[in-house]
Amino acid sequence: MNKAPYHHGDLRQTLIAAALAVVERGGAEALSLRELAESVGVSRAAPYRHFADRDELLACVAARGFEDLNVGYEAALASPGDGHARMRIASQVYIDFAERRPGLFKLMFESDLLARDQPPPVLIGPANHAYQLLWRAVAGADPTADEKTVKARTITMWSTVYGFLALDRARRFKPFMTQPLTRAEIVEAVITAATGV
Amino acid sequence: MNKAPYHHGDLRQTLIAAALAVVERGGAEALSLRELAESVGVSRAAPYRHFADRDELLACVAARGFEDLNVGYEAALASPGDGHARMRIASQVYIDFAERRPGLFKLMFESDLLARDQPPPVLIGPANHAYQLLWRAVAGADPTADEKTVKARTITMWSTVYGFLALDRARRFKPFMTQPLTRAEIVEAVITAATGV
DNA sequence: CGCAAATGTCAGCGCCGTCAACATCGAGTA
DNA sequence: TACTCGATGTTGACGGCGCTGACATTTGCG
Repeated sequence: MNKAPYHHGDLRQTLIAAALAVVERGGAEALSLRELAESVGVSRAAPYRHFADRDELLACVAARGFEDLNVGYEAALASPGDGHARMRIASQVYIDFAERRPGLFKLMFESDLLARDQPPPVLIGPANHAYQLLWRAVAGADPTADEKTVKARTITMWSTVYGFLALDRARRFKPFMTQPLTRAEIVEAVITAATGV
Repeated sequence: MNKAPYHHGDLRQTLIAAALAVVERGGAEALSLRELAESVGVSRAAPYRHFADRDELLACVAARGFEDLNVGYEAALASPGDGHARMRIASQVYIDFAERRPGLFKLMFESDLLARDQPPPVLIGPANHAYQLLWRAVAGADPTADEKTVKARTITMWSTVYGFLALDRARRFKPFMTQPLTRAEIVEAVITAATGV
């Protein structure tokens, strides 16, 4: 009988997966390391053999989030249609991600993980890749635009879609989400405004 | 000699003011009730005679923030120029507020205080007033627009400006904020995109 | 004056992240 | 095969947190 072996086997990956499940729904502040350790059947200090501290674990979770998002972006960029259509699809990928995994989305775009002088190393690659894919989607919609214009458009487009998602999640549009405007119409208006007609 | 009287005098207002100072810079998570109590010279439990819990104090701080923002909005709406110019000024008021008091801004627009089924009573009035003023600014820029259009425009405009501020504060635009694009140009591009040319 | 309500203090609960010291196990080598 | 050592997990403890209940002081009202 091999009940409760002393060593876990692959505690690091197990912790990331379990933390991801918690963060996806409840965000970073819903994650308790003690609770997490207990939930995977290990003592409270065990996680510290694999992560320097709570932030390092959260950085790994966020990195997974960026990787998943990038898969969606790649698909959007490879989809049929013209550049403008692909940019709309990329926006929809971002929106779907935010709505399906709100807590993870918040960790990725609201936390200060990437705001530091030295962001967590695991996070830099996936995050930069996401930026590049978004950039490519915007540039592909108008091949005649120069660098300056593409940068400005990327920022305004991202701002509009992200701002809508963040304010909507915080229920700040409650007073506006009434007849005669349906939610689907709002999302459509936001995508149209973001991608420029 | 009246050194250290047993009763503070106006602890409630003192606590709100001290909490506001902390939150303005560091956001809600930088606020420790124990630390706050000590900083104003009372015991750890004293704040609980004036606020049911931490959230109620934060709600009062956020309410102050909305009141201050509304003062700026009123000034923007009373400024000379046409409706479109006033909407641009209102956007600038919002941007200035976010840049001067980032932690307070975060508490007001990112926390879940207003997302609850029953938001804190002190917060409802000031927050709704802010919505109304923003609505008026957008409606004033195009008196011919119907309700549906005004709602959609308010949402997209607010989303664009807020999204830029939030992503910028989280340093998500780091890869884009390079030559040949200056920061002032970016802000101008965002305001232009938000207010519709 | 006397008493109750308002407002403060103190001790303590359970939670948290984190660390140091110790225990156990598995892999490589003499 | 036996030994050792590094990797990995456990236990106990520390300080900090929000919050509560019991108690102390002050103020204001009848």
